[in-house]
Amino acid sequence: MGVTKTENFTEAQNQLASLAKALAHPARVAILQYLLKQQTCICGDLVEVLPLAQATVSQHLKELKSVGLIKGEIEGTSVCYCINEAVWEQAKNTLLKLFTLPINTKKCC
Amino acid sequence: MGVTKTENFTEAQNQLASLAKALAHPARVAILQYLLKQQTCICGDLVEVLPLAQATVSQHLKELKSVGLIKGEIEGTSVCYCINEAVWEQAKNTLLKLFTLPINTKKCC
DNA sequence: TGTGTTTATCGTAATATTACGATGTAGATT
DNA sequence: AATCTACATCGTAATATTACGATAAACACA
Repeated sequence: MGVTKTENFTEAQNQLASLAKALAHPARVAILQYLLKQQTCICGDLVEVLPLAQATVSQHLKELKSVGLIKGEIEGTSVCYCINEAVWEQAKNTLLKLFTLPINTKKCC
Repeated sequence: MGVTKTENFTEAQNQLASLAKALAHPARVAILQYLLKQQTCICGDLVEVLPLAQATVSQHLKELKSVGLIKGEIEGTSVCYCINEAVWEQAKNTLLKLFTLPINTKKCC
């Protein structure tokens, strides 16, 4: 079916999954890394940096924007994209919460 | 096209993306949380815990296994799945590395 | 006003993912 | 051996993702 049964999982599980989904493409990882590194951040740069067409980059930006990890402000003709620091911190904590859960020692393996 | 141009991104970017992809479904998040919490870990439990058919659960387990986050050992008739702690730690560090990158203060937004 | 520049959106093709019933397989049990 | 149990795999349908050319929209500038 290709449709995730979100309604049968917890809010937290769905949230973590959609955050992970946003990171689940190398282009989006690259975009985030670039935005973290750069001081100015204009979309045009990204099209030059990434091995993808302009339309595709725009699509990836849209996805990152929809989960809130980045925000874009119109700056004359171009758009200034940057990390949304609040959401970024929140995302970090969400992931950390999963990875710092205690691992019970298993009886079997 | 639906096919990711992995060859144009760095090894690290692709690795992070495929790790994230493994986490990008609430069922897989739920599986990991369950495995972290449980001391014994038999697949049959998961089918009862998750709101999904056995075939679907098996499919999700396969994906988690393929990125190495979990490992399964045959234990008589059933299979003992558990977190692969080494890979788990590595995954944690991979993600942390992204999220602890310094955020440059932006000139624009 | 007309023309370029920059980014978003549309349309669409190729491929991937999600889900499940049916079936296969392997060890356990009678 | 026949059967049960537990899990994997196959086949398939529905839907989502990825990518890009074409086009639209918004602003800048001559």
